[in-house]
Amino acid sequence: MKMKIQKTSSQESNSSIREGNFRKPIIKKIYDYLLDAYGPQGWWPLAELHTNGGSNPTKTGSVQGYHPGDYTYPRNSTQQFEIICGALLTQNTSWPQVETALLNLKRLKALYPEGILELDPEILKEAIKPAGYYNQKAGRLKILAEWFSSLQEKTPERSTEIIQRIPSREELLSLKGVGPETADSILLYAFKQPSFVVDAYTRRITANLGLAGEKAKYDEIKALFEENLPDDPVVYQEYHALLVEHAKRHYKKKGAYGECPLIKVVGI
DNA sequence: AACCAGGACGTGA
DNA sequence: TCACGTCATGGT
Repeated sequence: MKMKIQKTSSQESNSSIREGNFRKPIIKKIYDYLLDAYGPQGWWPLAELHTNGGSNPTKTGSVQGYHPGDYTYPRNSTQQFEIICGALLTQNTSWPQVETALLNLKRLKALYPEGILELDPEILKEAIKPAGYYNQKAGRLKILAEWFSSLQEKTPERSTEIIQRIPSREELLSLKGVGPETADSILLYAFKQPSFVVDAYTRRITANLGLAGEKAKYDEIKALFEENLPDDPVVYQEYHALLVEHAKRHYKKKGAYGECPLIKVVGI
């Protein structure tokens, strides 16, 4: 395995940052703007936090389970596992569809590692069907369930105890179906590790603002944020969620990115 | 009625 | 390394 000297993001793509901004990095300015504009987003949503007694089985897109300003989740291993499942299911899929899939699993009382493993493959596929790619995702959910079980075995008290053993990013990436974004989502939201999540929205925004090239690699964009933020998982969690919210509002239509209010914040 | 969603993987240049 | 096809449902 050869090691390449890789350019830091500041050498690479921060030419748009003027000297006048050095006291407060542009990355931090953007965060402050977004937080002020939208407020805490309450990620990662947990289906478990749905309070209406399950009387709503067919309605899609209810989109509950957010907990804005409360960073005490996940509180047990079951919630950790739900986040991990959601991270996989949401790949290239909108959250309301994932929510439906998770609620289906919950209705089957199978939203925990052993439950997923013991589910008949066809039943599992049917349950997660609304989230798309159900053939692939069913198999990959079982892989995650088995992996998480092995992680859980090493935890003394079991069950409701939160998992203490933090997996490495490489360990996560070695699981089939877990790529860079999913691995970082799991680290950040299921294990509260300061690993910044880069998604398609993040790419669009940084590219549009001239903070990163169109063809910037995942790890470059990740480093751009991590090098300019406090090493705080809460900030990482909030920032990623805010970028998603912002993109949903201003980066929906291609070519209309010029109206993004962040352009004034960045000052380009 | 195309196009996109909180991507990842396998393949062949 | 990198571009491209594949996987699939549901909302706009």
